Amino acid sequence: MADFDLGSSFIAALHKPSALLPIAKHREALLYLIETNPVTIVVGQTGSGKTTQIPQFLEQAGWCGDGKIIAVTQPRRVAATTVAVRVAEEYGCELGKEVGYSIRFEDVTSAATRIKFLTDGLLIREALVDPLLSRYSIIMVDEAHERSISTDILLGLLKKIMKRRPELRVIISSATLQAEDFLKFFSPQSDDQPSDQNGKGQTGSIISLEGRTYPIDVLYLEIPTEDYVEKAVSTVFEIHTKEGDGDILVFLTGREEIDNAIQAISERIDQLHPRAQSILALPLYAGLSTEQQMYVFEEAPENTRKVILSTNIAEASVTIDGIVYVVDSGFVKLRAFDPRTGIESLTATPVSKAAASQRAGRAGRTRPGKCFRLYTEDNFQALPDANVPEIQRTNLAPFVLQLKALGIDNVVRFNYLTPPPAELLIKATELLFSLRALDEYAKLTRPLGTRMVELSVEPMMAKTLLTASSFGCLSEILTIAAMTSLGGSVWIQRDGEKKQMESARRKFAADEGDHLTLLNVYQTFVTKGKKEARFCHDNHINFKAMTRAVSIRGQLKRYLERFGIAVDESLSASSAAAGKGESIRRCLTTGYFAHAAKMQFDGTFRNVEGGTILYAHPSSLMFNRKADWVIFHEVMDTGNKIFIRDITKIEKNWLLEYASDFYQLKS
DNA sequence: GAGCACTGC
Repeated sequence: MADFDLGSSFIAALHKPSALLPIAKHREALLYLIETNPVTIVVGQTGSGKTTQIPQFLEQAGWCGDGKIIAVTQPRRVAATTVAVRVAEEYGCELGKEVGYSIRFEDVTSAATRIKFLTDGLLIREALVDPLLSRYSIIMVDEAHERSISTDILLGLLKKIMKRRPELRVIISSATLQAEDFLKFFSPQSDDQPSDQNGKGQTGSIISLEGRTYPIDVLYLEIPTEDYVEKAVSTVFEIHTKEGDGDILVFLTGREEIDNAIQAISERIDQLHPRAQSILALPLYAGLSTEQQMYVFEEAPENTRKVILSTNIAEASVTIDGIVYVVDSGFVKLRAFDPRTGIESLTATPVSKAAASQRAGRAGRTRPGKCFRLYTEDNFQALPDANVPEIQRTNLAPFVLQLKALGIDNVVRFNYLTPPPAELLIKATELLFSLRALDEYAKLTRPLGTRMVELSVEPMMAKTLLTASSFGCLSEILTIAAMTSLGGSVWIQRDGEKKQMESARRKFAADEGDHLTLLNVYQTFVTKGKKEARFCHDNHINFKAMTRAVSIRGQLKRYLERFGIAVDESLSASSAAAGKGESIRRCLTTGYFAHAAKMQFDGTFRNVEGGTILYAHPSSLMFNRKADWVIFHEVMDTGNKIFIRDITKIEKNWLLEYASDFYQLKS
């Protein structure tokens, strides 16, 4: 270890970020720009105060006359709530009065609300009811540079709405220099129809606000590393022995790498000088329970340096104070969807320049910091400027449905900031057609298609829900829909308790497969478990996830009742055992026929075309049970194998019974 | 017998 010299293996970057300027200085300029331009793009670093200050400036300047509201959208729920809390404090009002927020399951606003923080996904849903978003005088889209699919769709909608509402003001806030792209998107020239608006052809302006961050030294490797996990560990020790005080944040790609790194660190701690400062290595990833995540926020014990090994969650979603050193592997796991096979992949990919600087910025929040990039400066220069926008690599079926409901019949010609590949749109349209959500003219069907839009679950489950009452199992499918939408976070594995978790899980197992098992878990939770945390802890179940399932189920039930579909809960307590299994499995087939597979003698599965080898995910009951035909909720390629999750046995002839034309097309 | 980054309605 001693032969590793920090000074010789890392070299300094040429450019250093400049210092600070408070936003108040720009107040008049901002208000003028917003007054005179339909679109204003605000480029601001973290700590510039754009999110908290701009809405208050606007409110004071009179933009809430005539009962109009200022909306500020965020890509994440926590951001919407925490920023609202802070602005309400600064404004001097009770949360939910003049300043409020609205996210799924929580509407903390009132008739008095003038500044409203909400997720961008929720604002899109508001547009389903109020297509011109007429309640709002100003809509500020925050963190637009993240390019989440909801942000992109919202921007497209806003461009359309602005043509009908010239008085509407749109503010786009972005942390990096994608400002020109946003400006170009909103300028008339980028339209299909030529426009000669005020001769200048300009509808917007860009303003830059500097942030209140500290300088960060960025260091690169001189020669690339073969093994960034090992290099991350050795760099942690180099920092620990050669640099001053301050906690270390290491960016890796996933749970496995993080566990390995922590193992390696704990093995090497013994080699430290007995009187030297010690190291406390902590993992951080979304799959941990809330309690496990809280450790990273606690102060390290005396004479101990905290080292947090994290996934991308620490890049934007979670902020930890006291980080002085960042170690960046340069990789991130990115989800992508292959429209040809319909299979999602989740593989480690090099980060973008924007993401790398976001990671580096995590070092300079409380004092000057250092960022060690585990790649060369040439590697960095070769990185793409920004990540591929989500809209270009995701299953678009839910969004095509939403666009149709918003009156955008031709989804190919919609105003996209960056258009998705045609194959993604075609695949989404085909699926929606096979589910009968779209007719042969690709128009939304009534009532099935329009109802599927309203249900906040993915299209295949929405279809399943809407056929459930004809199978007499609506109550059960409601539960299954809520449980599957948790995305595999039902079980919690605590350190060294793998066996215990497995046996806890077996207690709920149903022969028919994972969907009925999930149903058992939920029904035991609400009856025997009395919806209590104690029950969850004893059974290795994620309490937070179960609470969420209860909320989701309630919301779905309310939607169905609004459609006039009654939910009979009277028999639900005994349903799984009472011979409803077959109805439930048949019903699932009406939505998931496109996700069918046949088990082979060796226990692997083949998709219907027969070309793709699928493996039951180890979290599935079907991992070690016999079956013939099955349907599954999800399929994912992790680079090694293609896994299917949430699997249930069905009969082959049900596929023909409920999706004959789909399977005739296939063969 | 072996594993899923993150977010949202």
